[in-house]
Amino acid sequence: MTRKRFDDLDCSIACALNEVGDWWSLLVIKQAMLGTRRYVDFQQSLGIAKNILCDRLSRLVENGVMTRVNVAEHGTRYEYRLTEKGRDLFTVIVALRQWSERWNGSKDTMQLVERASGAPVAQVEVRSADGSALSVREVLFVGENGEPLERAG
Amino acid sequence: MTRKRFDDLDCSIACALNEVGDWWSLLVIKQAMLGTRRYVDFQQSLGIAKNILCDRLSRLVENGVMTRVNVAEHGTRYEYRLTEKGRDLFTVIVALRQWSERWNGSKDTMQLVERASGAPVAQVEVRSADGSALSVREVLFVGENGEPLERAG
DNA sequence: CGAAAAGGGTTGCATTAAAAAACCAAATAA
DNA sequence: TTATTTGGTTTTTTAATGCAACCCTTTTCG
Repeated sequence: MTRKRFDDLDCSIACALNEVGDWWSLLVIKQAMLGTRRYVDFQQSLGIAKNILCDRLSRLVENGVMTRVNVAEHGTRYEYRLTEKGRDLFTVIVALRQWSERWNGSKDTMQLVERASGAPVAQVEVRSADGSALSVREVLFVGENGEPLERAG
Repeated sequence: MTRKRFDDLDCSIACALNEVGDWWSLLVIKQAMLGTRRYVDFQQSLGIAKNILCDRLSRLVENGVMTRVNVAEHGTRYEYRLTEKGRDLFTVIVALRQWSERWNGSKDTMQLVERASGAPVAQVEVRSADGSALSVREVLFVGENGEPLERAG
């Protein structure tokens, strides 16, 4: 049966998963952040089936995460580039990568460093308004009127 | 054919997606962060099919993201709780939620606030070692020896 | 006490999506 | 000109999803 869509769950997470929550989309986006732009390069670096890659790229373009640009002088030669919305997934990608490294060890030899200084980037954290790090136990989900909804953690 | 496993892509993102990258797992985890612990409550709040929920919970337990605890005096009454590894996905969940809200608007009325102060939490950001925010254009992926691999962005 | 409901699943079946490979057309390269 | 690259689409097989029905054990209610 049709894969359940999450639109009806009025939840931002569900909404995000509709756009980038399937098995390949985040890997395509990560690869794009590494500088990959052409169809064949995505295909070869990820080992993804061509039809799936087509489908994912189309869907990412539809959702405004990537754009398809014709970069040929007289003909068709496409590049897929991240939009601002796509580049803004950087935080999610890094958070996921760091989580995986913390709990499963480093699976790849690549390291993420600041371009200017060469120093490794810091661990991504949820912070309070004044900058202190917050765990899930230190936050609360509240409704519009500020009343606590459920206990987190 | 068998869904491609990402283990062979020696990539931390791929590894993370193997554990929590399918359609339902992250929603189950988010719901657990809201305080849900019992099977039926997951089922009803998410509207997930029971067999799929069984499968996801088992897999999350296998991967050490959740634990199944028998909380009955004389019989069986289970609770599914996040482990430390699961709670550590908080950063990922919040980053994804904030991304979705920035680009698609707020889909739910819930707000995430600091428990102690009641103030909304800050936007999650990737930061350099000295604390300044970094975009994808300001970082570099380097190999073990520090040589630049590919251009990010 | 007995009946009914709730909790935590498992099983079967229809539908759909994924993977692989073959095929295709336009544009380059040799 | 012929071969190859690029960016796809089509076809076929296999796995996953969703739904409903069923099951067994505990609680709860009359």
